[in-house]
Amino acid sequence: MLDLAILGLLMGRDHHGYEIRAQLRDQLGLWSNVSFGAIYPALARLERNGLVEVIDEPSIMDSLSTGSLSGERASLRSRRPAGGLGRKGRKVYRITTLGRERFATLLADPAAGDDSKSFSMRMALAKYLSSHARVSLLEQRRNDLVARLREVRANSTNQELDTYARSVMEHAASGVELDIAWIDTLLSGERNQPTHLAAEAN
Amino acid sequence: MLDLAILGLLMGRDHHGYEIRAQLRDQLGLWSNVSFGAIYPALARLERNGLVEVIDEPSIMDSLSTGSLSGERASLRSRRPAGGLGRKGRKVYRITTLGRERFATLLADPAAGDDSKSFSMRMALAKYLSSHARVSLLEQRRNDLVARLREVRANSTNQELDTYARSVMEHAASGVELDIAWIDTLLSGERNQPTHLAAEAN
DNA sequence: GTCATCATGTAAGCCGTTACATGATTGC
DNA sequence: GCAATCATGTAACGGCTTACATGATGAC
Repeated sequence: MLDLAILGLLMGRDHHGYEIRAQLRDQLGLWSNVSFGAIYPALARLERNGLVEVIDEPSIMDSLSTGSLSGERASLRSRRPAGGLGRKGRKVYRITTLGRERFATLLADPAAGDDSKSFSMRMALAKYLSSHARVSLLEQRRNDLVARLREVRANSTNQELDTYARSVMEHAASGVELDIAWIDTLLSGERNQPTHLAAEAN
Repeated sequence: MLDLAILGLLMGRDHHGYEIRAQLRDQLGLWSNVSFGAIYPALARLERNGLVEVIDEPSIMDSLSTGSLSGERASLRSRRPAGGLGRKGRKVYRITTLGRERFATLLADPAAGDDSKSFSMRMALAKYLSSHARVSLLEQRRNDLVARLREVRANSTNQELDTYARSVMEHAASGVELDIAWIDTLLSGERNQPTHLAAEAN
């Protein structure tokens, strides 16, 4: 799930690791702050698998004389085996062609979790889906929510719940209803749009 | 968090492990189904620490002659070192005095996660809190939500988000608003109640 | 020149899931 | 008698957080 999120961000533009955390929060709705202890290993793994690559950021070091490496400069230089670290020691990542393919399959994967976090993230990346795939995703989510609503409703009326527990259940139901209403506006939006690339529409 | 949930259920009445999973879903709002691979080890640990104990469920085995253990009966008997397993092989757990104390501290612990799942669970167990502690919990939660709402609002208006990502953010904001409104009804309910034990009110 | 922030990374551990293994009870 | 479900447990693994370690940059 982190992989998908990171690849999704890199679909938009290049990022370095430190930046990704904030973007995961601000661009996709990922709460709360994914830790760096998850992000950096993920980036390393994605790079090993050829899904992303480190690019040469315009570096202040590159403008310095390439020959003279002596004294305190050497320690910094030694951490750049193939011209990796640019300004401020950043490692800027770019998604590869292979990465784009992987992103597409991950995003469209029907075997993905039906939880709200997973869905929100996918929806935040929905511009990369075909109109058809978007509608599928929305309808699938709607079905899940309707089923869930039935369960919660059934439970909240029947049981020997005290006032507080019942209130929690009823509020949960309200939340699901709000979600469904949202999905419905998105769905009607999909149907009304001319889909400027009139490919798989209708 | 699982410990708190399990102890909370056992505050209501005795349960066996298999039953706990369903109750976690139906009594507290815990989605989705906690796995047995988490529940049984948790119960074992709670028992080791003296927070819960296995009680003798009225057993069909107990009514059989205690002396003659031969043939295929022995294998079943061998799994009941101190009269643990009752009807259907169930192990019924009861919370101990120590467990109740631990439950109280866990439930009131201010250093608990401010995530929605943790709060929902605590709220579903709120009948075990003093009126004062309940109000504290609610006000704390309200503050968190208001702060969060500001962040989400700020983010959803300013950024270079596409239609879908923005919609996700706006819906997130709606969800938080719904939560706040819910908290407010609960808070006003707390203030209007005579608190039949007029102890720490006002 | 020093402090906050930016920036990258590793290691340990927590808390849960999935998969497996086993057997009893109930309904048909 | 057979299947579905009830019931308990273990082992392996996954993904994330916390804590640690290090150092550069920018602001004042």
